[in-house]
Amino acid sequence: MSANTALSNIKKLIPLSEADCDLIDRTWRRVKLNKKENLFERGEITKDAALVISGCLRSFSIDENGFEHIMQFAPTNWWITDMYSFISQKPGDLSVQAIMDSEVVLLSRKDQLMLFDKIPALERYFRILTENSLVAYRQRLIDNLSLSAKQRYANFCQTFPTLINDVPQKLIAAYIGVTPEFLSKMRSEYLRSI
Amino acid sequence: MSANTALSNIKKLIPLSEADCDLIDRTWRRVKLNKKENLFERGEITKDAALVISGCLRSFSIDENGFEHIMQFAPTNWWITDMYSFISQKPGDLSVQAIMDSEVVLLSRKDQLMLFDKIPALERYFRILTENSLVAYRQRLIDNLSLSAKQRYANFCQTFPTLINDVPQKLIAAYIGVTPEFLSKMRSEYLRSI
DNA sequence: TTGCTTTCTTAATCTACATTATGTTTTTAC
DNA sequence: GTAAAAACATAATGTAGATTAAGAAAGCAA
Repeated sequence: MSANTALSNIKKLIPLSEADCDLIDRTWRRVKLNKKENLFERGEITKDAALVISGCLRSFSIDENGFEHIMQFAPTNWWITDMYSFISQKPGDLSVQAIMDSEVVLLSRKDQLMLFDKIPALERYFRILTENSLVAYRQRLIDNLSLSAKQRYANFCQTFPTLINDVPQKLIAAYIGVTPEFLSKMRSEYLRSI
Repeated sequence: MSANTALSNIKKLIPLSEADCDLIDRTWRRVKLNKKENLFERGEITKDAALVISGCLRSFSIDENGFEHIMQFAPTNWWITDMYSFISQKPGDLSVQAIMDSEVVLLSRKDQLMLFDKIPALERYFRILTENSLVAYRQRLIDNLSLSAKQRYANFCQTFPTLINDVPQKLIAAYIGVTPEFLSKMRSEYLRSI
């Protein structure tokens, strides 16, 4: 997949002129990442938001006991960043890492705000993305408050069917909020039940 | 507090002309709510977003076991709605209720989108609000994944110092994600420890 | 291929929090 | 002011999921 299909993905939500597309394409930068390579590091300022062209990234925090908690998986066509650090331009608390060889385009906050002034439709695009993302986080919070681990795992399988066999189980555990041991137990109970 | 101080609150983030203010003020509607009165009902389409002029509202879901989970408290100057239903204009899964006598202004999604076209700065205002709100939900998710109930309660007390004595404990329990019984136990252990 | 590291599994034990139950205090309604 | 309802407290018991530990399987580098 090329960065141009990234542009056409944006055009699904908002109209863009040739000139708009050129400007955007000159503004963002293409970057290749190896598996396990970190794109952003917690403690630093997250200057960019990344749009995944191919592969898959994850963002995660590390708590005071050293446990990782995954905030987001970003397969192709998803945006990922440390939103707190990105919008405030203060040091963040998330790291972003490629979970397989990947390619992304990067847009800095500075350039993003510049583009908002030059292409108002793009501000609309990100307003809509942010609205959707807010709803997704809200739903995950509801799920964590009201569903059992088993139900959350079933949800995950429905939401990311392609990831189940492609990412290590311990990452899935860190996403749904259980230990890898407990996820393993749930899975073997499920397999035994069929 | 009047609806005009609501406008000046918006002006803290973006510039608005006299004409802009007039248009906004003619567009939103002022509504009074009694304690425990529902503003939006889950299952229905949430047509409006509400800006709290005085009092305090809450949004909450009800899970399959009948337990309430509070998504948000909205004291004066906060916006509240069922974001999912509001942006999609499909039936939502949150109810919004006044937890004391309150006054709000209501802006429908239709009017909001109309205003976005007439006042581009307002689209920026909501883009920024939504970004901040996204970060707040993300932080709450991290907290729920990585902190103990005791730590989440301490967080709550820091974030909403004014609410602690004003809202029933069972609502605080429904926000931090524990049973009212367990919150009561934590509090008595804390009081005994000082 | 070999060794080394990481991931996964299984199982015993432990704990934070839920559930259930009962009584008390506070708030609300008339 | 009083009765009913709602909120809060306390305590015994139960459980989902964590922790610990140890071995098996899979990935990976040389």
